[in-house]
Parts: sequence; C-alpha cells; structure tokens
Amino acid sequence: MPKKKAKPHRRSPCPVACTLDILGDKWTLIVVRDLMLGRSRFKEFTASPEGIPTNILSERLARLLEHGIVEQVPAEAGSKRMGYELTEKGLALRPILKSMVRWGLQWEPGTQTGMTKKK
Amino acid sequence: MPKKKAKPHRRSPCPVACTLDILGDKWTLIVVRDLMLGRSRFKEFTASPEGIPTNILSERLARLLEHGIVEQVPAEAGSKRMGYELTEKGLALRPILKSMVRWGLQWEPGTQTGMTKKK
DNA sequence: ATGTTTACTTGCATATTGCAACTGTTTTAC
DNA sequence: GTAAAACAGTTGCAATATGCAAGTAAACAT
Repeated sequence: MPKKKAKPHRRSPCPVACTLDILGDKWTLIVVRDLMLGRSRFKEFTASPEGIPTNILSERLARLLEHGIVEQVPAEAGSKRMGYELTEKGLALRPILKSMVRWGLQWEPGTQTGMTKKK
Repeated sequence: MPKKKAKPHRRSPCPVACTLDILGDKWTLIVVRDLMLGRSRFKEFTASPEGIPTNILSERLARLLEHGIVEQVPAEAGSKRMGYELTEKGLALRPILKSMVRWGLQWEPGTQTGMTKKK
C-alpha cells in the first residue's frame, strides 16, 4: 500500500463537530494563525514561539492541503521550493481566529498580541 | 499526594495559543456547544450524537470548571444532584462557536444545524 | 564541487483517547 | 422503609497521537 486512505470519519453532521474534526487540536489553528500573519515556509512555522514539532507540522500541513484549506505555491518566483498559503476556504477561518483572539485577550490575563511579528 | 498540580503550561502569550491550550481538542467545544443549547446534566452530554466517552467528558468538565468556564448548580431546586452551566466567561465563547457554525455550514457540505434539539 | 540550509522522515518514549466494565449515590417505585 | 432503577461518574487497559532527537535528501549559495 503506497498510501493510507484518509479517514472519512465525521462524528455527526453538526457544523461545530465537523469543524472540530478538521481543526480540533492544539496545533492546527496555530499554523492557520501563522498563515494569516503571512508566514508560508516550513521553517517559518517552526520558528513561532510555540515551537511546533516538525513531524506534527508536516502532518498538519498535509491535512490542511487535503481539506483545501491551504495550497502550495512556489516559495519564490521560479523556485522549486514550495511555500504554503491559505485558500479562500482557509481565509474564511478568519472570524474564528478573530473571536479566539478577542476571547483570549478579554478573559485570559497575560495574553497579548504582537509577539508574532512577521520579522 | 492528594492532587496533581494543574499544568500552568501556556505555550506562548498569544491569545490564540492560550485559547487553544484550554479548548484545543476534539471534545471541549462540543461540550460547550451542548451547554449553549441548554444541556446541563452529565447524561445529556453523553446523549449527543457524537458520543463522547464518559471519562473524557468527566475530565473536560473538570477542566472547564477549573478555568471558570462552567459552574455547578443544583440540577433541580432542592436536588442533591448537580448540573453544569456556563459562566459569563463561558457564555463569552459564543462568537467562537457561531463562527465555527458559519464556516462549517458554508464550507463543509452535508453539515446542518438542528439535529441536536433540546428534546 | 562542496558546504549549508531547508524540508522533511523516522524511531522511539510518553501522553492522551476510546471502550467496556464497574462502583457508589440519588431518585423513583412499591 | 425497602428495592430497583437511573445517574454520575471511576477504573483498567488497548489503541492512537504527541513530542523529541536524530537522520536524510533535495535545493541553493559559493
């Protein structure tokens, strides 16, 4: 077997459950956040302060590709190396991220924005 | 040791990361969804179509209590049994849930609301 | 051509999940 | 009041996922 079949497991038709089937873990939305901030290369994601392990990053990017949330594009014009960027479906996650930012800032003391500057 | 110290582990001061430290898994927001729909008893949560295992539910409710997202109230007036309900902090999660509902409905075919009726 | 950076993969120890069975209370029925 | 049923979990264990370090191969820079 060259490839394992993707799990078509959807726990229920509830849109919340379905969204969590795709994004419901500790790391996926961190990657999406970085993508929203303009990161696109593998190395850039690993450089974020949360320190995502490379095997996890690799697996999450593959899943996001599979679900059409990110796509691969040449990292630089004419380069063979690839970067990742959000599709329209991925960009549509912005309200979720935004509401999480608001909730965190309001209810979890010590949180703050701006430590994940682009450079 | 009567009790294990709660993990004060916050991966970074980012509000997204912090929110995910608390809610970032497959089940927690399902429980919050049920609480928003008016569920409050242990049995009611296990009755949802996703079928949360009882040990997971137990652990998640404990964590939500710990973070002040839910509180315990007598299930019925004068009853010894307790139910759970959202605090103000918990109710403040509504925008997150709402944006997940919207995203799921728009981008994941086959999702629908209304299958989790109160009774 | 050689060395460095990038983008991963692999192996393995540890932690988390999921399942089923079991336990102690509380409530309901008689 | 007593017995049975329902409720709210806990416990044990197998399966899966995570986290870490080390390794590898292609791309790029010199």
